[in-house]
Amino acid sequence: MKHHPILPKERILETALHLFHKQGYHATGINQIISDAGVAKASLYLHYKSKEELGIEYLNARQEIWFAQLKLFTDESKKPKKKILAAFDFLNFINEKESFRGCSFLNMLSEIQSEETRLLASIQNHKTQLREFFREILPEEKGEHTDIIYLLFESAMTESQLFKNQWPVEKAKQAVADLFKLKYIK
Amino acid sequence: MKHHPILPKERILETALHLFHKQGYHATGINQIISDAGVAKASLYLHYKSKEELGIEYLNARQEIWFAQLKLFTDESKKPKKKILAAFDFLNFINEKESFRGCSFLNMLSEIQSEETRLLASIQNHKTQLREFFREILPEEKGEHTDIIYLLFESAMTESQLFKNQWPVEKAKQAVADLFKLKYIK
DNA sequence: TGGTAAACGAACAGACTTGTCTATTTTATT
DNA sequence: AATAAAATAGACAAGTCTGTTCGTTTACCA
Repeated sequence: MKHHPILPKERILETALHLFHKQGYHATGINQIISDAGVAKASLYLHYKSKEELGIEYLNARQEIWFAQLKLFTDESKKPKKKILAAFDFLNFINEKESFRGCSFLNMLSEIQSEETRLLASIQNHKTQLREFFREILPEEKGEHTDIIYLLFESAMTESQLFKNQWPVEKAKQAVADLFKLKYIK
Repeated sequence: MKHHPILPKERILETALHLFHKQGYHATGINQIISDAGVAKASLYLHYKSKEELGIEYLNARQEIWFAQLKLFTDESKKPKKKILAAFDFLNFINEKESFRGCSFLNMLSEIQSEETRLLASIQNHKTQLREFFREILPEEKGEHTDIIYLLFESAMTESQLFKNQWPVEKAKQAVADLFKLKYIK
């Protein structure tokens, strides 16, 4: 295409990123995606063989974008404690930016059936990486209680989506800070 | 009805409780509900004016059933600490029983649009009650850190659904037990 | 036993779903 | 300038969705 700065395949993915996250996977139809992307239906099925395939590409793309943004926050500091607290600031930021729509992956998880193993695998993969992200920040031999950070981080995301409010992020962040002071996390 | 032990209205709700929870709200159609319930479509719309209305009744019913089961576990003990740890045993139990399908309310949350305010209100109401349930177990003047229990409880539910495994429940329970020992919670 | 209400099966409306196909135009490359 | 690939619009298939409206049958109660 000459007159469009972005290729159809990329426009489709951009639109899917926006609509799947905002409206949900089931609530978003192929027809809305192609009309919003300004693309022919045949073009969508040329690049993605099914809606599920597009769903998987959506999760893969989201994984990249989400982690890149998280790292913009955590890379500001060198100390483990500061890095981890910065992760909660990121949640604060993304809640504002995306109007408390919560986690793309957990939202997808609620919608899929047990047969859709490829989607589940993408979701599990993302969360495993997040869990390891926290684990790697802390000194190896002292990481026995790092999963509590992961668990508090996850509920901060879900509960702020639920209450459309930042208080769960603030509470979780404060709790993690307290656990550092108590040396439960080191 | 004479030959059916349960009334149509109740059969519809029973079926909705099962299918909405197992498959999700959008993935479950009215037609499957009426055929599984063995009820005419006209009967469904006689008792419930829309699918959304049935969805609200589903959440209301789930609220009753879920809390009743939770209390079966927590009422076994009198001490606050034991009561709270028993709540995590309940999670363990319901995960087995329902094959890691997670929280009905959070699953619904992921599916609804921001316009569906009645459904959102039902979900918020349930979670507010759960939050207060934990708060009321602990002595009034010492409840400053009880929300960490709520947050860990919530992520235990979500993460065990995600990984189809009980480890998040065990980790969260252990963390809460540790926080009691550290007197972060009293 | 007659009347009222509930439940029934089944058709129907109208809009929506994913996905396929065709015939045509545009774009990029050689 | 010619050729091959990409993208287009739009019709179409076959099925699903929610919700309404029939006329009929069943059940309960006075």
